[in-house]
Formats: sequence, C-alpha cells, structure tokens
Amino acid sequence: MTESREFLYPSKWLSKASAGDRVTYELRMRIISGQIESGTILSENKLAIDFAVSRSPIREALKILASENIIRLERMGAVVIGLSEIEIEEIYDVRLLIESFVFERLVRIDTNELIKELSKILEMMKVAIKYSDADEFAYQDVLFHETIIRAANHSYILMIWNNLKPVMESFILLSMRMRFKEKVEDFTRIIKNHELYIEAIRTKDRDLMSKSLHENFDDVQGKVEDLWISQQILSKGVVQQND
Amino acid sequence: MTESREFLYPSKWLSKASAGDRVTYELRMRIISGQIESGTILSENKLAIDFAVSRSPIREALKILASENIIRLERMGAVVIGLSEIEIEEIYDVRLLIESFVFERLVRIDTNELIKELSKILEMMKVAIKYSDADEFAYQDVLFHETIIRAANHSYILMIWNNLKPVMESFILLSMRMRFKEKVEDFTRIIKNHELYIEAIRTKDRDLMSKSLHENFDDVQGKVEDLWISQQILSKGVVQQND
DNA sequence: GATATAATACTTGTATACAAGTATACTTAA
DNA sequence: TTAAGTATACTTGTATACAAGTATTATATC
Repeated sequence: MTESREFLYPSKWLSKASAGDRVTYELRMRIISGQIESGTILSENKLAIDFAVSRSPIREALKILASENIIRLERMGAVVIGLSEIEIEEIYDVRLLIESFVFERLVRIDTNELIKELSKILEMMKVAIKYSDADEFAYQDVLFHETIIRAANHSYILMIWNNLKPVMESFILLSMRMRFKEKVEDFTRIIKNHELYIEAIRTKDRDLMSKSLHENFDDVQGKVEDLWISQQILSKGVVQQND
Repeated sequence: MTESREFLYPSKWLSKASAGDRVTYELRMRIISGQIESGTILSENKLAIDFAVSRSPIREALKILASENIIRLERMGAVVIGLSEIEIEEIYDVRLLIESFVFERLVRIDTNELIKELSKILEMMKVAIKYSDADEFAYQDVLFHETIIRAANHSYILMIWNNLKPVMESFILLSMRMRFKEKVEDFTRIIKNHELYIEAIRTKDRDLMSKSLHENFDDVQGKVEDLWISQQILSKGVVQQND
C-alpha cells in the first residue's frame, strides 16, 4: 500500500478548521485528483487510522462527500465515485444553470457595488498570476463566481452553490496548479473571459453574458484534459508545493 | 415548556430508519410546520433529551438540516430559519429551474417508459384522493416529480433534487393534509396539472410544459397560504392522523 | 471435494466521556 | 452602583466503548 504523507489541500486555508473539516477537504482533494481511484472502497476505521483521528470526524467527512456525490455510502463501506468527464460536464451544466438564473436577477437590480467587488477580485487574480500562485488564483476564481451568485440574494440558489462549491474549488485548484506548470498561456484567456463577465453584468447585456458563459463552458473540455494531466503528474509523484 | 408527544412525520415511512434519520425527519417537519418557530435556538443537549437519544444522532440531524437551509449552525446553538413565504418561492424557483433543464433533456430521449411510470403514479394519486390519504398523496406527488428528474439521468441535477426533496416533501405533506380538510376541490386541479405534465413530456411540447410548470408555480401562492393554515391548525392543537 | 455450520473479523449506529472554549451569573473591590 | 475578575454552566468537537448486524473464513460433516 502506497501511503501519501503530502497534503493536497492548502494547509493555510485550514488554519481554524476542525479535524472533521480537514479530513473532508483533504479526502475530497485526493478523490478528485484521482489519488484515490474511483471504485475504491473506503473504510471508516482505516481512514481513522490513516488520518490519525477517531471515527467521528471521518463519519462527518463521509456524509458530506456523499452529499456532494463524489462517494456513495453503502451498507458496508463508502464507494468512491470521483469525477469523470461526465461528472465535470454535469457540474458545468449546473453552474451554467445557476449563473444564468442569477444573471436574470442581476439585470433587475443595481450592480455598481458588485462590479466594484468583481473588479477587485480580478485585480487579485492578475497579481496571483504575476506571482505564479496557483492556489491564490483558484481561490479568487471561485470567489469571483461566488460573489456573483451571492449578489442575487437567493438563499436556495446559494444553497446549491454551497453544495457544489467544494467540488468546484478542488477541481479548479488542481486545474490551475497544472496550468501554471504546463499551460500558462491559458490565463490570458481566463482573465479576458472574466472581464467579459463583468462587462456583461455592467451593461446588463444578455448576449454578452451568454457569450462569456459559453466561452467558460467551452473551456471545460480543456479542464477535463487538465484533470487527466493533473492525475498523471500526481501518479508520477510530482507533488504540488503549496506554501 | 410545551412538549409534543405527537409525531408529524409518517411513522411508517421510518420503519427501517436510524435514530439519526428519525430525528432529522421529525425535526424538519416541526420546523417547517412552524411548531418550532423561526428564530428558536436549538441545543444539541436539549434535543437529545427531548428525543431520548444521544448527541450523535442529533448532531447528524442538525448538520443535514443546516445543509437544507432551514437552520443555521452558529458557534453556540442552531438557529431555526424555517420556511417563510420568500423561501417557499425560492424553492419553487429552483424546482422550476431543475424541471425546465430536465425537460430539455427529455425531449431528446425516448420517454415511453417514463410516461408509463408517471401514468401509474397518477393512478396512485387518484386512489389516494379517493381514500382521503393525504400522506400517500404527498408521497406519490413527490415521487412523480422525482421520477421525471431521474429520467434525465443527470447525477448533479439529481444531487440538487436530493438536497431539496426532504424540505419539499415535508412542505407538501403539510399542505396536502390541510387541503384534504379544508380545500378538497384543489385536488381536481392538481391531477389535471399532472396530466398536463405527462402530456407535455409525451408530445415533447415546450409550450405545454411551460404552461404546466407555470400553473404549478401559480399554485404556490395557494401553497404558501396552506402553510399558514396548517400552522394555525397545529397551534390550535388539531393534530393530524397518519395511519 | 462440496455443503452446511460455526467462529471471526469486520461493519454501522449510538451512547458516553472528556477536553477546550465561551457565555452567563456571581462575586468582590473600587 | 459599577467594573473587573472569577466561578459555573453551558457549548462544540473528538475519542472511545459497545451493541447489533453482516461479510468472510474456517471447520466439520456428508
């Protein structure tokens, strides 16, 4: 059995987190990265030993990951589902659905504050690129979309986002780490797309929004590929440096 | 302190359920029915005593209810959010969003099996009306929509549904119990609307689907009202007979 | 060797114990 | 009477223990 002592999830993001949260975030990363392969059966007891915690935080983690659809709880053991190409496209379907809905709400309200906030986040993203900080970039990228969604002020849409976010975050983290190594040129396009987003919200232009959402969606194909590359990098033992 | 020994959730639906599940379902019903008022602070220990179980199943329940947005976990105690008019409309927004998405998938596949299944459920609903079985009717109503959603074969849309379903189910249960007592004439309309749903799926007619979704949505106003009536009935001590 | 039965090593769900932290109430000193 | 400090009664998160159930393996029987 190959045991990994490296943690995939940025440890500084877990400074105040409980043991349960740590396990949840780390386990999620290992599943999404493919370090724990799809089909693997996870045992509460084994995980408790691996993470050097009791079964309580492990149980908590498994319940959450099951609700995120990346594992499946059965009578005996938790079966890893993971993220295949299909699931990633499905996640983007949902994001498209949510953000389209949100946009329809945004065209009816004042978005000046939101645009200011988004511009700030975009600046942050640029700085993250400048300093090749993949994790920070991923964080700001996720925050960008969350900020838009929050602006719609719709608690049940936010609920969906909260359910989707952790998986998205993990996926984007892995994707961005890989891109900083192998496809830095991608970031120009990503930044441009986010500028388009802001512009669409500012002008309340449905066509422009549709265009930027669509471009983002097209990017999925690339992102799916990213995950494979990311998994290959991991399996080769090229481990990520986080801080 | 007024303690209720009556259970709101149909006990026969919990035959194989764990203590954690029982608490989750019952607590959800009490919150949505308004028996536990919005703003109330729930204590793990007090709940454990009330339900005569340990803190473990209570913790499990609170985590789930928090992910459903009907309570909010804070550093000290869980604050009840409940379902106000706004939340109910929001839930229907999401249902509309999901079912519209699902319909777009259904027009592209063979739906013969689905229609057969839905027709069967509709028959069941009619029988439930005939025997004034509110709980059975609610069950079949929820199942009707779940069956449609499942047919789309989209795991992340199903994930959203799974997150929304318990709250919907509780709400529909309460609403239908009330209607059987106070507004029996409603059921003719509900059945008709479901027939329209099936017809829309059969003919793959977008306009018809939009019409039936819209009618269902218009029904929300009535349903919100239902909850108030339901809450009044509860506060008057008129308790529901379940089996 | 195949089949039934018993022993075992797991599994989950729940109860309980405890540490660390936080709000509330109660002092005590000014 | 008020302010600061202290005690007390809560809170959460985690560890551990245990009961009941379920696979797996070993053993005995045919």
